Amino acid sequence: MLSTTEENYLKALVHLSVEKGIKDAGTNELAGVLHLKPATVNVMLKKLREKKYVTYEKYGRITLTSAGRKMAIEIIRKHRLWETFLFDKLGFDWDEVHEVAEQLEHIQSKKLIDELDRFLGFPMVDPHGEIIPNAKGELKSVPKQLMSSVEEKKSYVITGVKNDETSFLKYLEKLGCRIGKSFRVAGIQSFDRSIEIEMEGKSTLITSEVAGQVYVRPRRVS
Amino acid sequence: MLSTTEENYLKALVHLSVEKGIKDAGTNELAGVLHLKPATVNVMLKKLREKKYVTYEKYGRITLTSAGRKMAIEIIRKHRLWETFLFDKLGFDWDEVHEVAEQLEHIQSKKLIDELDRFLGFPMVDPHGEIIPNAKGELKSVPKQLMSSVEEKKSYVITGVKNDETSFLKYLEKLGCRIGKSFRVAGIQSFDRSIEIEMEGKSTLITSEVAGQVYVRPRRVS
DNA sequence: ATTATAAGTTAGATAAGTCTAACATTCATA
DNA sequence: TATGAATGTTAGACTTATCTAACTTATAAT
Repeated sequence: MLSTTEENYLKALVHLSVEKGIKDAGTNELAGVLHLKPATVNVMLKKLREKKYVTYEKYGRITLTSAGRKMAIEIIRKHRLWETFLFDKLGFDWDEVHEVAEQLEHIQSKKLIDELDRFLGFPMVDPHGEIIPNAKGELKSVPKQLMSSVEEKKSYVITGVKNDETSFLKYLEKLGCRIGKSFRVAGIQSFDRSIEIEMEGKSTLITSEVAGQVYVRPRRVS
Repeated sequence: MLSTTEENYLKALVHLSVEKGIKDAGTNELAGVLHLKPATVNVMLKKLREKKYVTYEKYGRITLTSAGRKMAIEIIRKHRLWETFLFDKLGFDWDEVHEVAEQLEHIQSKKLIDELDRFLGFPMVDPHGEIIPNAKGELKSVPKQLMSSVEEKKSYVITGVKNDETSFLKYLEKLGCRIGKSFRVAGIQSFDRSIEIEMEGKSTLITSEVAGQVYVRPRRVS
């Protein structure tokens, strides 16, 4: 059984790798996301290595082992199921769920989480649009949807791009469109199929050419 | 904000006082219910006294202050609401809820517990028949019911006695009837209104005279 | 009233997880 | 390729909560 602290380290490693797009991490990076000092992380890393949850060598990079990854995904599953519970059943706002789920994710009970999953109707995505791993730790892929097929007034999360030419990505960056960003469809122009989206309070126009190159998934809102 | 450990000490003090019927406790008693050593408890007691949650003097008895009692009741409220959630919504068995609720009761979020209360329909008793304190920390009294008015096949908890003569209490003790004990009504004889109850696997006959002196409340069962 | 036993206390040790300060290594680039 | 900045490591200290072993006080029974 892992301590809450150990669980947080493993989870942070997955989040780092997802955000950075690489599978390994450094002591300073990890310390940064955990809001701890590098010296502290260094000590814990030796412990996690001892327990076979990470591999790393002195002055080297940190990588999760498959056991470590499995544990981390289990914690992420719990986090996202609790977020869904808070949002769907208890009427929490989208931005309030994370903090409480950070605590709930460490409750130890297999039955609890499996029954919660069932109670919620085996949801595939959490209120932020993030995919919820299933009980086997698989990230079932949610059907791919292009931004060009969104509906007015609904909310989505950007999940990927079809085209990864630098110039295109730079343009997306300029528009503020990054993986993980959420937006709401304010309107769609019928004559050119351009889409007006609201993202972080700003309104942006997306042409149909761009929308056809960006993947999204629905996000639940209150 | 109290640590999980501190919360457990306060909660244990309330439970001890309820079970013993007295308001104070000793170091050894407290160590016993917490499964810790007296020396450990002694150290923590100084800390809780410092924080004004208990009063006690060297070699004296331990008493909760009103602040300490308030905190403890809040934790008990959380524990019982979570038990109700697990039982009513997630299909846990009566005997499975306690262990998980021990973990859930330490989650810190006022909104969480108030919304949970609402989601559950402001229940008055938990699956064990224990009264759930309300958000103000009041123990609303559940309507008194005599054992003589129970219904067949239903389950109840013994909550008190109308008569507290020693001889009567000794007799109850012999029957295994103590406050907090749960039983199921196996059958009621119509000609003498005697009640056959099942308690801890054993079947016992209760006369209508005895049943008229014992208070009970309904317990929920699966 | 004395004394054995039960209850309570103290001191010092241990483990987990954190910190600071000092030191070591790696890497980018001038 | 030498070197300064960024990154990583170590040692030692601190806090919380626990323990054991030794000691002190209270209590109950002869």
